[in-house]
Amino acid sequence: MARPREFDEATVLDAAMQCFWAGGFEATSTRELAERMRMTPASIYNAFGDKRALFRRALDHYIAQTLHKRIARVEGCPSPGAAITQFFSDVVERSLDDPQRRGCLLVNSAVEASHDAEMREALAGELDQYEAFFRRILAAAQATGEATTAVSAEDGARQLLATVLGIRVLCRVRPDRDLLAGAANAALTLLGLPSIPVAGTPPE
Amino acid sequence: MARPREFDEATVLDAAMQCFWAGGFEATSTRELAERMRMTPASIYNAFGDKRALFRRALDHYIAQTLHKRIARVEGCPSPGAAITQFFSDVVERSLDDPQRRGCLLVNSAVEASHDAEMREALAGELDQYEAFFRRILAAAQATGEATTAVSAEDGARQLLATVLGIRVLCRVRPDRDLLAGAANAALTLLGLPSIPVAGTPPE
DNA sequence: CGCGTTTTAGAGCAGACGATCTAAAACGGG
DNA sequence: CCCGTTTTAGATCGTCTGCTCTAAAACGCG
Repeated sequence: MARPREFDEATVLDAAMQCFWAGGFEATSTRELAERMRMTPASIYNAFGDKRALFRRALDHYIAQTLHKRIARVEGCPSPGAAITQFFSDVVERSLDDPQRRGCLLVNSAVEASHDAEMREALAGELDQYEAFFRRILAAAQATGEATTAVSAEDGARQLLATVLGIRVLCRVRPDRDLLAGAANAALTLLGLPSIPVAGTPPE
Repeated sequence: MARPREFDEATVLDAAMQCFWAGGFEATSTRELAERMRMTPASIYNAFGDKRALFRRALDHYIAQTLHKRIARVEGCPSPGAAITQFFSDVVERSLDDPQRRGCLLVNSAVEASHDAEMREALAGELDQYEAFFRRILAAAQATGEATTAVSAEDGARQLLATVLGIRVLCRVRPDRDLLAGAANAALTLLGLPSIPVAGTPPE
């Protein structure tokens, strides 16, 4: 009944995500976004509202695309302990593979955009999901005897969460395998779980 | 031989640090800085060069003022193990005490300013010092039998570093004592070190 | 084929940005 | 007591910011 849109939403959201991921919210201009999304400013504002709303959509896109898929991927591991190890291996490889050292958009946003109450709640909710994932899978690993019960699944999960976030901070300034894998492996070893490879090329 | 400066450098650097700490580099304008530093733009540019150089000076000020002093403070603890625990207790209290949830300027800068090569090297050097501190004190705690030797002092230190950074990310969006102290305590417990208090008011 | 509706394109809005300019002001040395 | 030097103050530079405006374009419906 009206003129149809010329853009694919997932495609332009992906482009916007790339911009925000590489540059952060403040440092990314609407002109940069327009160019990378291959849309005019008017179309962007018509479709998404304003820059902040676009950012939220791009962040949601990132979370669904990157985080949720990574969690889903390791759920299929043979044992819960192996899943935790695989998760960290994934994070370390991802951190080292990116020549731009963009880290994790969720972490970057948590640091940059936490003054925005609405954004902060969305980020907190996502971190909650992360924590719940670790808690569930760590409890399972404790039940099978893979993981130590020296700490509760609750605190162990919080520790794993902090470690992932810390690795994602470190990789932005010191993308060094020994450093990132060492941090992950100390946590894994102390929990009684298998380590991720350190020397030579990544597994795969 | 010339007109003397009307400002005290430490004072205005402190004001600049507060601005950047609360808002980040990009989101802090030179007008904001001028107002908080009680200087005119011309004086700021005459004294510090440009906004970026001022930021570096403010970051150095933060590191000397906050980080180095915190490390120095715990060096006087009765045992190396107690020093590690005290350090984490300090970080958690600091994180929860700030109603603005500004986190750590070093972490914030690592995430926001890592695209600037010169800044990145400065940040990496500072993180190195952090890691070295943890390595040294953890090795000492292992030597006294306080800490486990299940992981090397190198990897254990990397793990502690990642945990601190992770806590500093978490406190920006979820300043919750159970979460932050839980993450710290799991790491401490698994290393064989004393925990930090969780329930009720802080020790002190 | 108009008609109503939505999306395009591209110019352009007011304001904020980082940075600088011109002078006046405030010193110490000769 | 003027001179050389540095720091002040305040206006202002050109540019970029997020965002919006006016039209033209592209559809489905009657």
